[in-house]
Amino acid sequence: MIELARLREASEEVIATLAKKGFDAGPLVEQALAYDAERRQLQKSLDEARSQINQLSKAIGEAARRGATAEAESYKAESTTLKATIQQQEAALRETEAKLHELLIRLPNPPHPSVPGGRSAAENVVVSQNAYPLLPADGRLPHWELAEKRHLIDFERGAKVTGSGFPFYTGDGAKLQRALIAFFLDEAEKAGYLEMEAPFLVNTDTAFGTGQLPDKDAQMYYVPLDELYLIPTAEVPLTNYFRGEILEEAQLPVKICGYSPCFRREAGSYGKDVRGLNRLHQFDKVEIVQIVRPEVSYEALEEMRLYVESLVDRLELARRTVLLCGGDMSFASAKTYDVEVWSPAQQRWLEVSSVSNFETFQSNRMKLRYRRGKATDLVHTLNGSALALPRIVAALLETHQLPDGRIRVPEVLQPYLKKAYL
RNA sequence: GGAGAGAUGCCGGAGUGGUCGAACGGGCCUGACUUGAAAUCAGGUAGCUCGCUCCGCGGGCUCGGGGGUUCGAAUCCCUCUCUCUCCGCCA
Repeated sequence: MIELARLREASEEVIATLAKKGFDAGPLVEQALAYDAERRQLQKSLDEARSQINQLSKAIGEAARRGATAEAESYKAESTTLKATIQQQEAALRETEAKLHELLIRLPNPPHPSVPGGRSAAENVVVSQNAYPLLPADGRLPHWELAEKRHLIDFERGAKVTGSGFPFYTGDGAKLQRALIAFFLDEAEKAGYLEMEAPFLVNTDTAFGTGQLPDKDAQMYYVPLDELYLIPTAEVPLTNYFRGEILEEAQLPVKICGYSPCFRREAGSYGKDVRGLNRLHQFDKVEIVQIVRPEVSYEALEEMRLYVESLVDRLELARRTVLLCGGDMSFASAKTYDVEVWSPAQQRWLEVSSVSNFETFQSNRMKLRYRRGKATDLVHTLNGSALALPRIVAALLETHQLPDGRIRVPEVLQPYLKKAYL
């Protein structure tokens, strides 16, 4: 959610910047500023009326002590009249504030100046790529066939037990999941992130705080009886950890990480996109989150990007990183890198991580601030997948399969799996 | 799930209808004293918001959240959330 002050002081700039996301903010901004002006006027006259009533109340108390009953009664009458006005103004103010809020939450986060223009993924910019070759398909089995054949994943029974997109991982398949999670968490800890295990269900305030609500509610599983959402990513509970708090400057940067299953309804997905592990309703992921001072958030973004890249590289997978263009970015992000791995059998790139700086978009929703001298200021929040498992597994199986059908385990995972081949 | 108790500022803890944004203690900050420190003394120490003659001043709101009663609520009523104790259930 954009800061009101920024909107007031630089509305033209905000509109121009949002055009990069393909969003026409003009009418919305104009309307918001009008409500803001109205709100302030209402606030002012309401405050004045309240001030009067406060003074009257004091006078009543004082008169009553003196025994000046008639005087007190006349004040009371005055106060009662005033109160009716106040109630009217309060209602008007509430209404205006609600309308303003409605508009503000519909405004996407303006992208950072370094974000390229563009309408779709085709216009994303490749910023780095590692040296591993983009293997040809040749005789390689796609991961869904290989995984069934080697009894690593059981898609069919998952579909029976729950539904499509909820696979069982069996035997070494399950162990591979555990190995990857442990590897990712261990590395994150070495990189300075505090490990947390977060709740996997969250309330509506939390879902609003990181921007899942209101616009992405169809993406989340919901438990109506308890009004809780299954998390689509650990970003949600982790970033909300300090929601509503004022942090001391010395506490920053906050660096936390956590493993969680991720639940996504993925309504409307179909075809080759959802084949095998390409898109699931439940998957495992390790997430990293940083909460930092605004001045250093873009340094933090680069640090996180490099860290995520190093993880993929050590799994010996062909990898590239793209900087998302304005049109391909999410509503909440100011700048996003996607890290992708090469799927030889599918002959295409699979996104395994998204690393984003949200600047104050989330912190303003969450009212997460830090003390800067005498004042307080909103922090910047960032997060990144480090990493999401299914597509890593897909690339791993397809990349490291041997002609004899076995799958070579990348060196860094061998200590976890205690074997060199699956 | 049932019964009861509670939620106050950075922390502890008073306050049961008026001058309470909140006694008192602790912590922290500033100043004085001191060669320095300790001790002592004095002062200060929340957030949000509106306005102005805007390194300051004034107004409003906030005593877990929301609503109500009242001229006036931290104090009374309703409701929600959370914590604690006992019972039940369970990993």
